[in-house]
Amino acid sequence: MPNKDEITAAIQAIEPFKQSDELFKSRMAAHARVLSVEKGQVLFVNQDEADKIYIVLSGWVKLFRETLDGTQAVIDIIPKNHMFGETSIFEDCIYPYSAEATETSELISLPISLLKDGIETDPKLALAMLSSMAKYRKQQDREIEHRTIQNASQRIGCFLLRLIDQDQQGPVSIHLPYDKTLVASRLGMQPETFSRALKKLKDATGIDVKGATIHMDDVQQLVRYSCAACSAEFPCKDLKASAY
Amino acid sequence: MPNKDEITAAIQAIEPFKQSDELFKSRMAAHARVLSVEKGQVLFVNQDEADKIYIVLSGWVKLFRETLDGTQAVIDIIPKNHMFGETSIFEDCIYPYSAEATETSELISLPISLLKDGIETDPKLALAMLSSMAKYRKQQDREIEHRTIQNASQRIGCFLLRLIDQDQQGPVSIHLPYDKTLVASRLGMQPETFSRALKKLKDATGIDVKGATIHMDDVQQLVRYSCAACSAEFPCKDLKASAY
DNA sequence: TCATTGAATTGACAATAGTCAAGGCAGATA
DNA sequence: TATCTGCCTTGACTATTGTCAATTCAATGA
Repeated sequence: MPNKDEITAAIQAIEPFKQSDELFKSRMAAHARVLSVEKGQVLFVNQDEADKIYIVLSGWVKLFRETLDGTQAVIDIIPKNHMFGETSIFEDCIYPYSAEATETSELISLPISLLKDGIETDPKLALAMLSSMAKYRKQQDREIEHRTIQNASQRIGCFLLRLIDQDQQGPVSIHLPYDKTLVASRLGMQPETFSRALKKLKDATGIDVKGATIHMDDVQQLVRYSCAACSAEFPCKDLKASAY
Repeated sequence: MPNKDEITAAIQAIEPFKQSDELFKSRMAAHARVLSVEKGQVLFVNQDEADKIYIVLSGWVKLFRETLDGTQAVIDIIPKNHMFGETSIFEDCIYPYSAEATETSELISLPISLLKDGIETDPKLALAMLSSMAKYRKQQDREIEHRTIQNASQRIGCFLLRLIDQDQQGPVSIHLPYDKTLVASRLGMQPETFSRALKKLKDATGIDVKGATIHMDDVQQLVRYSCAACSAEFPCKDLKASAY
């Protein structure tokens, strides 16, 4: 169970809050509620009234939408120290997606009204939110590009590259941040397709796959394979510190 | 050639500028430059220094990225009275995509520095920009959903539905806003796939296709076909007044 | 009216990804 | 250690989309 200091630290860690008013942050901290959730627990569903924002302290939260027959589209997977639920501060005030913990996770929730007030009264915070929205938008644009141009294996390669500390030289080991099934849905493909595409990637680039751990002697091989079908050049600066 | 009044009107028509300071808008108008561009003319390319924002007065502008081998991914197609190029007001200040007129078009360009100043000095404008960014983000999320869940025919149907005045009852006629090839790329498919998928849609829903004009007696038929593979219910409010 | 041009369609085929069913594997539990 | 469970993989097959080449169509201008 996180204490006051950890809550304050978590709020402070959120990109757009970093430079914001201390008073605002302490007010947020005062109203924070800690949540411990089990794997599979649903935090809210698409079209629910949006009254809270969430910060992930540990674990992962999947944002997704689904059709009546249960087919899911994963929008994003939120890692530690990131926020979600803030998309609809304006207008409709309903969540545009559902949120589900993909493993046992700790979260804090904050009244969305506080954030709304903060944005309206502190221009610096509004600018920071705007900047973070713009960043997210770029990421989504890139996502659409990837799904249009890259095939399954290339998307996996690209995903792996984004897990690497990009300044790294020489041999690299990566550990997948979450289940392969979840990675697959994050990349917009079926688990079976993921499995086969990973094997294809292995054959093409000589990476070494052992369970969730992937090792390679030469990152450049992977770069050549995946970044050939991408408009950006490796390393993709703007994706460096992003959510996975 | 548009006159001062038309320029002012165009600036006024941009969603986030509507409620903004009059002085800001007149300063923008004073610095506006009118551009007449031919079909195929490139306004800027991905990674160019972002010093201007653009407003479309007439015609269409395609935003896209491409890989070294020329494969394109269309990010968006900007209609009349919409703005583009504002994605990178912060940080890097480079355009994250290329822009090309898809037919003879009239545009105005404005120094991005003015918008930046405006946002930093007028909190109301910052809020309006934030709101418009959030809206755009939702649209992109929906776009990702569609590409994940819907097949080619369903995406076309969904596109058509968004062209309809959604309150309309009874028989409807639609005219495609631009070339089929461009619609295809907007929906992330090849022209050949578009052609075949449209035919399939026709067989499935009884729509009547004559060139770029599409007629149907019953919108509901199309709704049943396309919206079955979408998390949203028709009419999709949040897409109503959006760019196509 | 004819020729030209680019858009759109069509056919034949290849590549890619999805579906369904059957096992295999590894970590958790008793 | 044995068993259970859920994740992952594999095989066989289907569906969907992409690619390449050949026409067809329609708008345009000489």
